[in-house]
Amino acid sequence: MRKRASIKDVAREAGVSVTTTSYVLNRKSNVRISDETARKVREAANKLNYVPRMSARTMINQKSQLIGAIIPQTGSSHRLMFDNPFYGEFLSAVECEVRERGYHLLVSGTGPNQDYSSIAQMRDLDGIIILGTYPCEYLDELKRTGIPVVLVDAYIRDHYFHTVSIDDRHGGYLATNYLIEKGHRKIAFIAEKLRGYGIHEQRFLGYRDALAEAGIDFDERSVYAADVSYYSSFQLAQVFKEKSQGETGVFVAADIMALGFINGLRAQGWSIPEDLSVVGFDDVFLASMCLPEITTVHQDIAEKGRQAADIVISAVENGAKRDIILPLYIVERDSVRDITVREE
Amino acid sequence: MRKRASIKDVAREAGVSVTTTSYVLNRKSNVRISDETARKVREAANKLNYVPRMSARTMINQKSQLIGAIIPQTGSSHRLMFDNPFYGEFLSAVECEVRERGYHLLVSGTGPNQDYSSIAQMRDLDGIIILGTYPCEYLDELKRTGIPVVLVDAYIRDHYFHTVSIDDRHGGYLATNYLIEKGHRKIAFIAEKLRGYGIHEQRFLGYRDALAEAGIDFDERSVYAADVSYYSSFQLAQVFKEKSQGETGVFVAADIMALGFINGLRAQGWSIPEDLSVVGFDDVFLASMCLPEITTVHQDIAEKGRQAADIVISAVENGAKRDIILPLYIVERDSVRDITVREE
DNA sequence: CTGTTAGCGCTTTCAG
DNA sequence: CTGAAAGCGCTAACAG
Repeated sequence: MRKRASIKDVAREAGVSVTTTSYVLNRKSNVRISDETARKVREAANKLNYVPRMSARTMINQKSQLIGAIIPQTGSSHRLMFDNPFYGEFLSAVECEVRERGYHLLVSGTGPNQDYSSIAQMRDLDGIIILGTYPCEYLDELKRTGIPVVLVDAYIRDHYFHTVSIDDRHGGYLATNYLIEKGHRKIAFIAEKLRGYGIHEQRFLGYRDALAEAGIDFDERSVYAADVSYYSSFQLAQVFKEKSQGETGVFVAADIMALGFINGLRAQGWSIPEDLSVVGFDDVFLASMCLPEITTVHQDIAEKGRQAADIVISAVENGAKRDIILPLYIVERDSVRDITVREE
Repeated sequence: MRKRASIKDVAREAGVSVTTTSYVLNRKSNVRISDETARKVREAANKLNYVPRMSARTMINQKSQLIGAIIPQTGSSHRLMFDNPFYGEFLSAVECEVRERGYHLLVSGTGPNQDYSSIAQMRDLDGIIILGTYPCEYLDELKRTGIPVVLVDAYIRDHYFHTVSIDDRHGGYLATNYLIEKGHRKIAFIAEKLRGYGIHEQRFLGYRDALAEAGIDFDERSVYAADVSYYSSFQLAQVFKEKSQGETGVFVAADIMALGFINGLRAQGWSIPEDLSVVGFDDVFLASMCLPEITTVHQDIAEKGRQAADIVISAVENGAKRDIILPLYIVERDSVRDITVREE
């Protein structure tokens, strides 16, 4: 393996100047190069296996063709949260779109304490995609860099940031209302511990909307919390079984939690949906890979990723500002029992 | 947002030269700087929010502090294969290790047709982690770049490449033998279409080893193929049900396939493990998130990722060559029925 | 201990 | 249409 060719080498090989070489290789439209010269240059480049260095280019045009993505990480292990399949599905779509647009993707996990704006500057990121909710100070740092940022699933109002989201509150309403339509009146709610903001809070609000609309009193004791993980929700099942207020249905704010909860309940001897009806949220592929398949609020995760990528890149290339809200709908599967038709 | 500070600005602000500034900021051990000067420099850097540009550094020391990871992509959509949770678990661990060692991670999907060696050169990647099996020409290109490469789960013997693998053949043996120990004599094998190389081929060999050892004749009709996906395996269940040779057990070469197959069978009215015993492979978290939980060959996926990252980085930093084989063992769960104790 | 200076590889005025 | 040369931000000889 010999030393890598530089543009100089190509120029020499082709018998022309560096300028000409650069022009040919970058297909500059404003200058016209004779076909003959162009051919020679291309041949030389080919022969020498010439690959331009992004680092040199980046220094000049301040463009790295790099998009950064921040994925939440688990508290304990500092690993990315790929045990929730949501993130994998999302990232796949982002990577694909980014690549097709001629960019590359830098993937990082990061805690709120770490300073992503340094990374962003150090790498001259062209754009940033952030999944999840982060403290404002953290985002302010990023804002100061001037790099376009897309916030996905964050409830932050700030004109600087582009956003792609869903109407989580409406989704919560949809889920709860579905249970109500199926005859349920005592409905529990399970989510991450509410922090006063974020998607689970919104889904909770939707839950209450549906309850209120149906004239059902909200009962605080029907609200349960667990981590957004399979095991935490699995364990919650035991608590639920003990403290249950006679609920016949439950809206669980994430499929991964719904699955853990359902299996936890079954481990306790319950049957789903016979003993309890469950509606999830996300329509992660897991939701249809289990038995019973989970009735859930569908969101198009891949589309979310594609849009996020499209928005940052558009912002980079022509400063377009965009905020997108993706649609939501219920997917009926087998985890809910219709109790309006109890007897025949 | 004002213009980003360069090292020059910091030097001016601190009232020293750029050299001194550079020395202080890089904590060079071979030169001694007075505490007073060092303090001034650091204060100035801080005040100006100075962040060094990697692109400039990369140009000089030919080190980008960037590790590239290649994840297989689905044939059709060109998306990364994150629907198999194996990849997410793996990548999480890689990202975490890489970050802790002061590097960043560039994630790409790539078809065999695309030329990763250009990307590698263009970005001055310090090291590359490749998951899965790729054609030799493809790898030869990479080899020519001189960049350290770790091959994960690839059966390619070439001293240039570092490797981290498991003994897939032994794993196949373990799985099959487990079924034999539980009294099964007619055992099917399900995997990706065998291509003459790769992990599924090896697992198949292990399957045959176990059969041979137990004096069980191999029956070609007991070998089935599907894509490494939930749905493909789900559909295979129907075929299996029709063509079944009276097998009482089956070794499925990947958990994601095992799960699809099991649920496919159940959709056809079968019970697992009553009607058929199933052993999977990988011990993906899904394997314990379903009912019945799947008895499977456990491999430490996170450790695989961690090792892969550790190996490339060690190779980058001190040229160490390493090949690692991670251990494997059976995790007993609920998808296998012991038929040695048929009656009591 | 600190400063001057020559590039790293590339793009891009500005002249021919 | 093509070439010479400046300079992006940084590091590392080499002097002082």
